[in-house]
Amino acid sequence: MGRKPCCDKHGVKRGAWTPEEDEILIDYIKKNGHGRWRSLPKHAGLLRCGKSCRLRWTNYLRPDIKRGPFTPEEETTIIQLHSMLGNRWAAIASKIPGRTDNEIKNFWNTHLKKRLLGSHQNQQTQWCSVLEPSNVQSKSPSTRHMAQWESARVEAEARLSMESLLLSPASMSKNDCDYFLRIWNSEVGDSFRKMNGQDGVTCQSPISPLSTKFRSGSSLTMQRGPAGTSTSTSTTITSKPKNMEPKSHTAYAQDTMTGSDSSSSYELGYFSDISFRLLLDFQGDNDMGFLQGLAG
DNA sequence: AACCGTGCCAACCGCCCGGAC
DNA sequence: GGTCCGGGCGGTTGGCACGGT
Repeated sequence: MGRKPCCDKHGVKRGAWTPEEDEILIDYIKKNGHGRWRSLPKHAGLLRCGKSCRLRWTNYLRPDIKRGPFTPEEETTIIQLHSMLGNRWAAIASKIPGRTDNEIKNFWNTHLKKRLLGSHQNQQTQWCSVLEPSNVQSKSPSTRHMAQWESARVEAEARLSMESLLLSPASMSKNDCDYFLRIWNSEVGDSFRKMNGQDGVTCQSPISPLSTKFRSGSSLTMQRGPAGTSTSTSTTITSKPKNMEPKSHTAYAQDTMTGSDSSSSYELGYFSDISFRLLLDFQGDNDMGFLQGLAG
């Protein structure tokens, strides 16, 4: 069966756009606006697929597109947003004026990923050794506490995952299911924060890859503490993300620990000290509401 | 000069979603 | 509820540029 192609590939030009074609497309859109992409090429007199026209317009010809190299600020924003959103390039692009999802995606794949990979390798070694059971006993109290906390968090998320399967989304309120937030805000979380504060230890735990694995079906809110030292994270799982086979949280935990997950492109960020620190530093415009919207 | 490897990026492809009917 | 259509999204590819040998 299969889906009908978006356009008849016969008699349709492909490949690089010529300046003449660009001009025709720009002229047409200036006069008539865009939309109805499928019929646009016919009306504009272009031998192109409608999809190709849309892509050309959105990624290249649009007047508000900013060309040229990425600024350090843009770079930082991309890393921060990628830590939270994963490979949701359109969502990331929506927060960076003048940049397209395609451009950001290319920039990530060709520049940032490699850079983060370097620090990821160091960080993963460090973090895995912290969580190694045999090491948990021998490390400092704060390190041990970190491992225990992480373990508890993983467990809570696993339970959350189980319950999300049992409960209908309609019956789940944010407050009911947000174990992690409650634990974090409880004495347990408080003692964890104090422990790290007293020891002068910077928590280098990666932001939960488990939480963000469910990015497509979860809402995420973050609040920074007054001194920027405390961050509370609230994750509400409502459904499985698209393109994702059902998989338990514990399975993700195992994947994460063993590094066996093949979809590792955006996970590099989670284990990267750089991106983690940038994530904690993320101020944006103090409006994280867009994350809620992205939950779908 | 010719060849090769690598990086970059525009463009393509297939899948998915939401709305209209 | 099922189907069709328009459009968006993320992953991948192909071609060009450039540097090294």
